[in-house]
Amino acid sequence: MSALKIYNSLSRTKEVFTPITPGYVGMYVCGPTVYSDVHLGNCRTFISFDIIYRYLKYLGYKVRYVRNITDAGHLEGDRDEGDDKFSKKARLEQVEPMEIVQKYTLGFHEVMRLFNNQPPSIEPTATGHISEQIEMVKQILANGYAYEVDGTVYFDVEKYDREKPYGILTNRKMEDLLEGTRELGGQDEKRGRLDFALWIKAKPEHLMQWPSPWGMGFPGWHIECSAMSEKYLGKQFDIHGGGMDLAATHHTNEIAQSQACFHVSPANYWIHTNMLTVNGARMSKSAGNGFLPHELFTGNHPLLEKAYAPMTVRFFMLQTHYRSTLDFSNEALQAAEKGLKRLWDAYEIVESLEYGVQDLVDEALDQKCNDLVTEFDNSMNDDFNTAKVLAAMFELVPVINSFKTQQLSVGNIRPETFERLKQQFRVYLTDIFGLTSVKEGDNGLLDGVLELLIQIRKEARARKDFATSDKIRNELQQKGVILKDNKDGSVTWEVA
RNA sequence: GGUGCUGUGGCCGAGAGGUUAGGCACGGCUCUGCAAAAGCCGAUACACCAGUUCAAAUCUGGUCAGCACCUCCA
Repeated sequence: MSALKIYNSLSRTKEVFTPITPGYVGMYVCGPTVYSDVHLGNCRTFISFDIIYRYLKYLGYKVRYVRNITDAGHLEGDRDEGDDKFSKKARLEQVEPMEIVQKYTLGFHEVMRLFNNQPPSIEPTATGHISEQIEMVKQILANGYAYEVDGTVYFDVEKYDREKPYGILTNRKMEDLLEGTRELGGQDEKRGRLDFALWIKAKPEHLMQWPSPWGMGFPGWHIECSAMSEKYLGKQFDIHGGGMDLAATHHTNEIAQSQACFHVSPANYWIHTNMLTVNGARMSKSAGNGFLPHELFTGNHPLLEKAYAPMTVRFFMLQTHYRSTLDFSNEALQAAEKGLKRLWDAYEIVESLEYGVQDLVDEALDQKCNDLVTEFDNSMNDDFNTAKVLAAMFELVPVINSFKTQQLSVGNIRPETFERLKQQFRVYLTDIFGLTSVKEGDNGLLDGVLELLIQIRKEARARKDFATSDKIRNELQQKGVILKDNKDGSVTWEVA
C-alpha cells in the first residue's frame, strides 16, 4: 500500500506523513466561535477534518483529536479594542455571555451530530483555560517577545521576525506585510503595526473579565489555541488544521506565540481546508450569504428549491477535494442526492449478497474489482482524495448491480475478491466517509399497508388486470411511494 | 500593491506529458404487460496565444478572466 501523503501548508508541497510517535497522532483543529449559529461553510471544515480523523484511525493510528470551542476573547473589530463578540451578543439579547455560549455550543453539537461527525477526543474551551493562557503570556513576556502597555500585553512581531520568519505559513515577507497595514495613529499603544494583543485590558463594564498580573482583562483570540494545544498535545504535535481563512492571521500568530514561548514550531503538518462559496463568493457571516444547516434540511431558504438531507450535503462535500473551493447550488445538490442514492443502493445490494459457488472466474473482472478497491486506499493516501475514491466506487456500482440482476454472477470473481469488495465498500461508506442511510426510518404500519397493496396489485397483474395494477402504482407514486417490479417477480418500494 | 489559487464537455467536479475519471442531465438499445430501477452503447472537453517535446488539457513564457487571503469570519 502507498504511504499517506499530506499537503503541508508550511512547505506548500505534499509530504509523506510521519508522526512524531509511531502509531500515535495528535491533531488540533480550530473550532467554532460560539456567538452565533454555524453556517454550512463552517460545517464543511469540520466534515473535512472528521474524514481525516476517521481515516487516520482506519490506518491504525491512535488519534487524539482536539478541537476547541472559542467562547471568549474574540474581538469584534480589527483593532485590539472594544467588546468581544460574546459580550456584544449578550447585550443585544439581554442575557449572560455564558448563555450565548451555551446556546450556540449546543446548536453546534446538534449540527455536528446530524452530519454524523464524530466528536473530538477533547473539546476544550477558552474560558476553561484562562490560567494556562496567562501562564503562556507571562512566559512570552519573560522571553522578551511581548510588552505591556497599561494592562494590555502585545506581541512584538518585528522583534520576533528578526529571529524567525513571521510570515512563514503564508509565504509573506515582513516588508510586504507592513505595506498592507495602516500607519499607527497617535493614540495607538502598539509599538509595531503588526503587533497583536495577547491579553487585553477590560473596561469596568466589560462582561467577561478575569484577574491577571496586568489587571482585569481577557485573553486575545490567538493565545487560546496555543495554550490548549500545548496542554493536550504537547509543545510539538503532528497536525494542526483549520479553514484557509485562518492561516494568514490566526495560525501565523499561533506559530509565533508558540515559538516565542517554547522555542519550537508547534505543528509539523498544517492542513487548511478551502472555502464553501455561493455563486462564486465565499460564504461568510459578514457577507450575509450564509446558509444555516437547518435551512438546508427544511428547504426553508429563498435560494433553495427543496430540502436536502444532511447525508446528501455530506456526500456533496465528499465529491470535491478539501483544498478546492466548493460552490453551492441547487443543481449540484440535486446531482449529489441522486448520486448518493445510486451508491447507497449498490451498497445495500452488496451487503445482502452472499458468495455461493465459485463459477468460471472472469480474470479481467476479478482484476478490475481488485484494482478499483485498491484505488480506495491509494486515493485517500494521496492527500485524502475522497472524490477519487467515490469515482472508483461508482465504477464498481454497475458490477454490483449486475450481480443482483444476475447479468453477472458473484461466482465470476474469486471469493476473496468478493469479500474484500464487500468489506471495503462498507468500511469506506460508513466508517471513513461517515455516511448513513437516507431512507425513512422503520415504520411498521406503512410497511403493512404497502404489503397489502402490493399483494392486491400482484393478484391484479396475475389476471392481467393492468388497469387496476397501474392505478395502484400510479396513485402510490403520487403519494410519494415508488413501486419497483424486480426481475425475479418480487416487488420493492421506496419513499421518493 | 503583496501572497497564493483557479479557469476541464449542458451542470458539478477529479486527474496531470501518451491510456474512458466519476456524478447529474441528454440520446439509442436491452429487460419489462407498461413503467421505475438496472444493464449495455453513445455524443459533447480541457480559457486564449506562443514555445519545449516523437507526444501537452497536463511542462515553460505571455495574455485574458475569476477567486481567496493581506481587516472579524471555517
